[in-house]
This record gives sequence, C-alpha cells and structure tokens, in this order.
Amino acid sequence: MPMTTSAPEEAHAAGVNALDYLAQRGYVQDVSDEAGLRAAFRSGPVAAYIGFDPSAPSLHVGNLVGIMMLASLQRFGHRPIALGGGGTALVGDPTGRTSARALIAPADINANLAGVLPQFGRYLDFTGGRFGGNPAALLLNNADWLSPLHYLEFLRDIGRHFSVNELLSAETYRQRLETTGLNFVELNYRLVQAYDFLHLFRTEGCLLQLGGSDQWGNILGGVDLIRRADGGKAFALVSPLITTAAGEKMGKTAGNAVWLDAARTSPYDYSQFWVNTADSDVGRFLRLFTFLPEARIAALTAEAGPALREAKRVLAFEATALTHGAEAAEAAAAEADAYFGGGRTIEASANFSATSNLDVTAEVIPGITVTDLLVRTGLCKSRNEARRLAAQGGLSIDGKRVEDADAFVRGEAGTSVLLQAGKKRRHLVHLV
RNA sequence: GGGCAGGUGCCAGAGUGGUUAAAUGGGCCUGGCUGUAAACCAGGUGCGAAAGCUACGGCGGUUCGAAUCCGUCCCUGCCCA
Repeated sequence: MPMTTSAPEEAHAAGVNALDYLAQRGYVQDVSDEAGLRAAFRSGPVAAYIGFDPSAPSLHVGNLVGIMMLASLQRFGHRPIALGGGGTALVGDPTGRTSARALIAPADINANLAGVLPQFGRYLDFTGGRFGGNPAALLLNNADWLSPLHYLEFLRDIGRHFSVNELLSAETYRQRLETTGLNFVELNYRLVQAYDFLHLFRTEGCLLQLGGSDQWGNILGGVDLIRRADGGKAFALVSPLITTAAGEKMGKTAGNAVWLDAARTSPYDYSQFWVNTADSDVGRFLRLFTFLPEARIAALTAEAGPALREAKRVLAFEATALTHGAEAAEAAAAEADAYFGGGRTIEASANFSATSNLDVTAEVIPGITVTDLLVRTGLCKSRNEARRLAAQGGLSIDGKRVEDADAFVRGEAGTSVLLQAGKKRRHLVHLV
C-alpha cells in the first residue's frame, strides 16, 4: 500500500509549527515554555523523548498517545527518542500509586524490554528520511547509564540540586506521606528520571521530554536539573490523561489491557476495540490515534448518531493499520463485516484467519462437552462459568442458542463448530 | 528498639465463635432495548455434576465448630526513641 501523506507531514509542509499541530490534535495539556518551545521547533530539528516503563512484555494502547506524539514529531522533521526505562524500573515510579510498586526483577525487566523495544518500529523511522529529511529515531535503555552510576557521586552531583522540602511538597509525595507512606527508593525516583533528561540533554542534545500529565512534576524536575547543573534550557510537554466518555482510563476491554503485540491482542480484537469506541469519543480518538487530516475527521464526525459507525470503522482501520499493517486491518474489518453483517453464523466465520482455531483430536470428540470446549478455548475460565453463560442465554453454537452446556459436542471430524459467548466473543473450533 | 492500630474475595470495604462462599458499593459477565455506541432496566459473578473442597497475611494452637479466640512469625501505617 502506497504511503499516503499524513496529517503531520501536510501540516509541516504548510509551515505549521509542530507545537500548534500537537495542540490541535489534542495531545497537549501543558507546556513549560510555550514560546520558547515553539521557537525551538522553528529553528531546526528538536530531539524529544518519552520514557516507557517496561513493566510488561508489550506496549499497550495506554502507551499510544506518547508513541503518536513521537511519531508526529518525526513527521515534522524532529528527532524522537524512545527510552526504555530499564533503569528507572529498578527504582519504581510512585506517581499515582497508593502503595509502593512491587519491584520487578531485573531479568523480567530485560525480557520486557526485549519485547517492547521492537514495537516502536511500526511507528518510528529508525533509518531516517522516510518522511522527507527527518532524522532517524533513537531507541535507548536508561539502564545503560543509570546502572553504572556511583551512589556517592550521584548524591553529590545530582542530589544537591534537589530540595527535599520541594520534593515533599509535590502532590505525589505529599499524598503518599499522608496515607500509606513512602520509602526512600521511591523518594529518589524523581532524581533518577531527572537525571535521564540531563543525560540525554548532554549526550543527544535532547531538549524536550514528553509524557502524560501525571509526569509533569517528574519532567519539570529534569528541566530544573538541566538549568541548575548545566545552565541549559529544556522543555516539558505533557498530554492529558486520555479517558473514555465513561470517564475511565482508556485502553482496556473487559478489564484487560489492549496490547500492541498481535500475539496478546489479535489484530481482529484490536480492531474491534476501536470499533467499539463510544460516539462521543470518535472525533477525539481519530485526532489522537490516526494521522488522518482534520478535514477528513471533521467530515466523518459531522453527523451524530448511527452515521458515526462509519467514523468508527475508519478509526479502527487506521489505528489497526498503524499497529499491525494495512493488510491485517483489512482482514479484521472484512471479518467483522462478515460476522456482524452476516447473521453471526458459522458460514460468516469459517474463512477468516483472525478467528482463533482450536484443533481437537478425533479421539476426544465423542467425549467432550460444550462446557469443556468453552474452557479449552479460553472463552470461559471454568466450567461453572460456562454453565452460567448457558443459563443466562449467552451461549450459542453455530448461531443457535444452547441451554444445556453439558451436552456433548456434536460434529464429524473435518467439520467446524462455532462457539459464541455473548454477542461478540466467539471461537471457531476445527474438529480434526 | 518501644507503644498503638491494621492485614478479608479483582478493588474498596463490612463482618469479631456457628444460620458467612463471607453484607454493601465499584468493576466485570449475560440478557433486554439499540447502531458491534451511550444511557437505562433485569439477572449473574470461588472450584466441583454432586457429595464436597478451597478461601479472610504465614505457621501452630484452643474449640463439637474460627475470617472471628490464643501464641508466634511476616508485612503496613501512626506515635515515641
């Protein structure tokens, strides 16, 4: 598929300042020095970074705002730095937490980083030149410079720039002091993150740290440190916490994170996550999570009501294409259309690879119950749950409602059985 | 190191010897309505076909019987040092 010009590229070509573009798109909640940052963007490529916490083996939708900011900036000719927090994870960010973060084992952190870092390749150009004269993006792990730090030197060189009074009056720390308490490692988190910024300022000329609004205090800590330690000028830009119209933190389905890793959240499920966006969120999400031009978004969302389904389809396609590629996005859309538009039958499900399959060997077919099969496919966590589902009328096989979940599975080897749990979850089982 | 208060299901939070698989709320699931939306209404929400089993920080005890009483250990908060 030919690379169509993206909204940020168009804006860049039209001479729009990157800061204004980010603001128009809804990425900006706060900037430390708006005029200064705008001037920096105007005067040449700016290196900007975001830290990503390697607390899981994959990035998830909650990381997407940050990724999209980096990706947008690169399309403006700036230089994104994706920073894996392999070192900071050893310390643990207390921000927004009611109790101390469980420490992650170094081995897990490394394993997580190994899963997370490659995922940036979908959004960022690590070679350079893909969007015109843009510089190559950079991928770093702060463990590389944090781990070798010597405690006494760190205390003396960095610690002296931080006022304990100031730290303790910060919302994050104050709240914890008043409730569940705070241990010394946590109190140090801000210094360590600030040191990252200073390090990147020194080694990469990085002038800007991006993040979510909860990181405002931490980021300003870095801006201050750069001024105090080096007399340098750096900037902070944070995005708003993206919530759904229901007021919930975005990026979960059924309480589960929506992962960017296809093995954890299939492209079909990923696409469905976006299709199921609430009406009042579509416009905002199109701006945040796609590169579609404003005019297109405005047109898609001009009319309220059922007309927004089209906008949701576009959102799902674009977001899925960004994460999994256009082909996967098309397949996901085609599958959903066939299923939801085709009477939710087995015929409408049979031919799509995005439907997960489970092979059941011939010898078990005669003896396996629907209940067992539901558990084996992961559609239900236990047999009781499967029975409950059936009792509540949520279980269908091949489109027909099933009351007795303990019945045996019928079917010849070589045929398939479509299990449906509720209206949206289903699983195709091939009887082998 | 000392004193005090606590550690309950996904989360918050009741319960202080039996009728408690554990109130209530949130979350989540299912059904209804609908547009694969929101809102709303209804039901459900440990495992097991069942008997029953497992569960209230860990271990050990008291008791016919404990989440509830005792001992001890671990962890958290507050106060004192």
